[in-house]
Amino acid sequence: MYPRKSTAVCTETQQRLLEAAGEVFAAQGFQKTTVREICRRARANVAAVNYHFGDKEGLYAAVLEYAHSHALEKYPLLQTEDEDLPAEQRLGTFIRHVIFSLFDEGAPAWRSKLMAREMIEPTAALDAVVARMIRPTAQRLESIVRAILGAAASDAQVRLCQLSIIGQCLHHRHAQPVIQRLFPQQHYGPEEVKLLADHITRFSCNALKGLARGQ
Amino acid sequence: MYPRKSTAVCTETQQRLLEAAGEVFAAQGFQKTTVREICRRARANVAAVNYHFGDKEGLYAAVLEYAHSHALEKYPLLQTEDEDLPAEQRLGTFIRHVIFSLFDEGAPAWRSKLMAREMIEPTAALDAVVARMIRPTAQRLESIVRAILGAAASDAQVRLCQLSIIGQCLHHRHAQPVIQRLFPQQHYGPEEVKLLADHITRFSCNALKGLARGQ
DNA sequence: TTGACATTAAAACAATTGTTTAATACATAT
DNA sequence: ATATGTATTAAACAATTGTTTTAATGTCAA
Repeated sequence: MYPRKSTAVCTETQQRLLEAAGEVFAAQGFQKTTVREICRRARANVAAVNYHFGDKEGLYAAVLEYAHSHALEKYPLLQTEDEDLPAEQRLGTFIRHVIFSLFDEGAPAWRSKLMAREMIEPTAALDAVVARMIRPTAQRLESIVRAILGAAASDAQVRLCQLSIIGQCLHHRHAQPVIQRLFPQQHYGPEEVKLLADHITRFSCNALKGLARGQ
Repeated sequence: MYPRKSTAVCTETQQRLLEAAGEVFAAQGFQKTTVREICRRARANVAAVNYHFGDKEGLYAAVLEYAHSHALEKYPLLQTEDEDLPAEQRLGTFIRHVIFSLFDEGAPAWRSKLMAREMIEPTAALDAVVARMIRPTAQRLESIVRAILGAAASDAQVRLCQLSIIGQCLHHRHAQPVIQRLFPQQHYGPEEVKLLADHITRFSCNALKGLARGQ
């Protein structure tokens, strides 16, 4: 079997492999990426993946684990659970969080991109991703939506509204090849991303408040 | 070179290959599907793809062409361009059209699924798909959105609203593996699909009317 | 220094996949 | 009936990819 260091401690090469793999997996998906490209980027030997992580799937799982342990350190979701703030404001914070991490081009930009990809091109690791990363986020959104819709709202309606909101956010990342061809004016720089988050917030707030009025 | 029958006329095997390829491509994507599986399903020899369509990409292009030529025959979009009908009603028709074809489990169910996949896992054929299938649909939606938002709406706002609406629809197909794990209650039978279309219509109508009021 | 152990490196292996070849069957026209 | 061109088949080819093997290198304690 491959080496099982106690935990959390990683050799230099493992670290480089994780970072390189994260980028490539996020950009191309599990199937398309070759371990040879990962190793080339990490300046490691082709056998490094199998030695340190067993096989390609093991590396992928480790990358998700690595992403999870470092998640939320840049965009903490804390403010969204402050029940004292108005729900509309919490919704704006939530949407900004999602949009910003989806379009952050900073160093570990691949994290949320990898999760977004796992959603539409699932692997064996999807169950763990849903349980540990997606479901907690969804529950945050659920409580916000329920607060705006009011106590009269059915579970089904809350669910559909959640999906409407998150669907708007993810569409801008998933459909980017099409959006760029369809709307060349549409850019996703820091300024536009802020406007995008504002739009989705206003769009959804109006929708939720309309539904709350029973329309 | 491979045979270039005049046009439109197809041999029996070509037809079977197109149907089989459409299903598999739509279900698994271009990269994951093997020509061997297509040929097995079509009860054809492994060499059939290369003989009739040149190579795997040629088959894929032919499948898209085939899908395009048979598109809209089941769910015509005609009513959406009747400028006499109220814009809200046209929006409802449009959304129902998109949702129904995305979740139609009938015989040629793979058509819109294939297009949905091409949007998030683009191939060399994406330019043609956008130009011939996606852009016309987007323009329908644009005129509807503009009618509801009013003449004062900016192009950018119209664009963002279009993306919000279509994003809601596509999310339910693209993210289905996650949705099923997150919300096991959520089903997509004929009845639920109708409710889903109604929800997205109401959600979006409320949003657009709110934005039209300047909120 | 020596020995034990973890890591790296080069090469080869085995399986898959898209593609091609060469032979065969079949139809149609001369 | 013969010839011609199309379609199908089985087999093999060539390239890629994940993985394994075997040897070499480095590190650190005894």
